[in-house]
Amino acid sequence: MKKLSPRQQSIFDFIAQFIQNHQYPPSVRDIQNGCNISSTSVVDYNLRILQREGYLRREAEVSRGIELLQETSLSQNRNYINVPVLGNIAAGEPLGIPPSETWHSNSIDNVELPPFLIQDKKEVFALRVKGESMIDALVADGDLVLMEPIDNPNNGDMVAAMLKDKEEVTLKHFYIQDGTVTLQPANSRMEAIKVPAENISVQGRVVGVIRSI
Amino acid sequence: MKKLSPRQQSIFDFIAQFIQNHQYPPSVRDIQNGCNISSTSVVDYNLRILQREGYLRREAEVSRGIELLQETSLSQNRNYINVPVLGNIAAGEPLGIPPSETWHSNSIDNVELPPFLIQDKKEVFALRVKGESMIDALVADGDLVLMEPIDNPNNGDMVAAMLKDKEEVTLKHFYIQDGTVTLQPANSRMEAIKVPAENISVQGRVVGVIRSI
DNA sequence: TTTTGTTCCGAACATACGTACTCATTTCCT
DNA sequence: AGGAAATGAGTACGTATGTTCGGAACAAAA
Repeated sequence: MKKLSPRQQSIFDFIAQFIQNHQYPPSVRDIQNGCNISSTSVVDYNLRILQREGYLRREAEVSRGIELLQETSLSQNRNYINVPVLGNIAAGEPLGIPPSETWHSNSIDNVELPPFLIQDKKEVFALRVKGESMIDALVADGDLVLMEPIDNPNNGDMVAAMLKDKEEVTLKHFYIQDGTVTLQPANSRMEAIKVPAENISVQGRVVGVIRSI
Repeated sequence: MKKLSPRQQSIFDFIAQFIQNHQYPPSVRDIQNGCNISSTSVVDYNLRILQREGYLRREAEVSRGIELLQETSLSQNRNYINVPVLGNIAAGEPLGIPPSETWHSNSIDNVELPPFLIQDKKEVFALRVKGESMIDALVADGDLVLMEPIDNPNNGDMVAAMLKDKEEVTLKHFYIQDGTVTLQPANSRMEAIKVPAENISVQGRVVGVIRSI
């Protein structure tokens, strides 16, 4: 199959986009506007080429009678990642994260997420935030926090840290120096907490936040 | 959702069948022939009912602008929604959202998102937050804000509002009473702003926030 | 019965949309 | 360079297709 010109690629991509957004294919004039093409005849011309090259099929005389053939851009991209929602996170409650082997068996809840949120991180899980206690971390009630299990966080990482004495979990930026850990809220107007390293345990590293209103 | 008449059921089934066979929805006359209906107006009449009852959505004046809702949510469940990232949002910069017809022109960026973030909202787009100015809304630098175009926000909605005199865009909870708009930060420790309704223009409603660290 | 509401019919209308045709502009090849 | 081929632009035409409208057929009330 021949290489497509930029314009043809643009048209093909636009059609795939359009079908995803609406449930029906675009008209010639939709494509014209969407791809900033000056004339419908140019669209028709390139559509014929796309058809000849096997990228799509067209039903003659039928409005929007376009059928994409190779669904490379659509169905192939289904490598979405299933992330378990292991429970809630709130101040005053220890996390109690079960071992990763049991994650998908006693499946509480799952969310499927696009890869760009996970990247190459392994064993990402999610927690539902309860209450306003994470507000310093710019995390609201009901948010979904994506976390990656980690034992040795790097300086600057946002972590879920539990203060051992208070049994309190917070989301803060983590800095360690000379055995003293500084927990810095994401909202810099708030004050940081300094505690000895042995007084906190890091439960994981925050890799994302999802808020759905 | 009400029970469908035999004719309506027949029409609905035919549409699903048709989309299965071709990749595009049927025209009114396709349905007329496929269901042995004597007039296009009867098809239109029943399509309106199907739309009112929530079985499908129609785009006015658009050929084959039919979108099935029921089966769609099941079979399309694996299908992720492509949301265009239309630009940046920052205090001091008006949004300048282009018309939806031009969204998917080759230019911009896109993110694929799972359906639960979009729900049934239409024309959702995303903006990349630049700077710390949205911190009151629990939105950090680099966050992706999902927005839905809206003209009349409801009280309590989080909206992107532009203060006309200051040319400043903020994300705040919107409350209107007696022509006075109160913009309430999500972080309740911050102070609210009260302005006359005519001094602000609402650019859209925030439906989600995505933070990827 | 009359009334009222729903469904259906047939035709006509307005336009959304595919296609064709002519002429420019660019790209390619020798 | 020069001519051919490919690509693009602009316009016009025909029809595919959504929409409207007056009225008939039918059933359920009143």
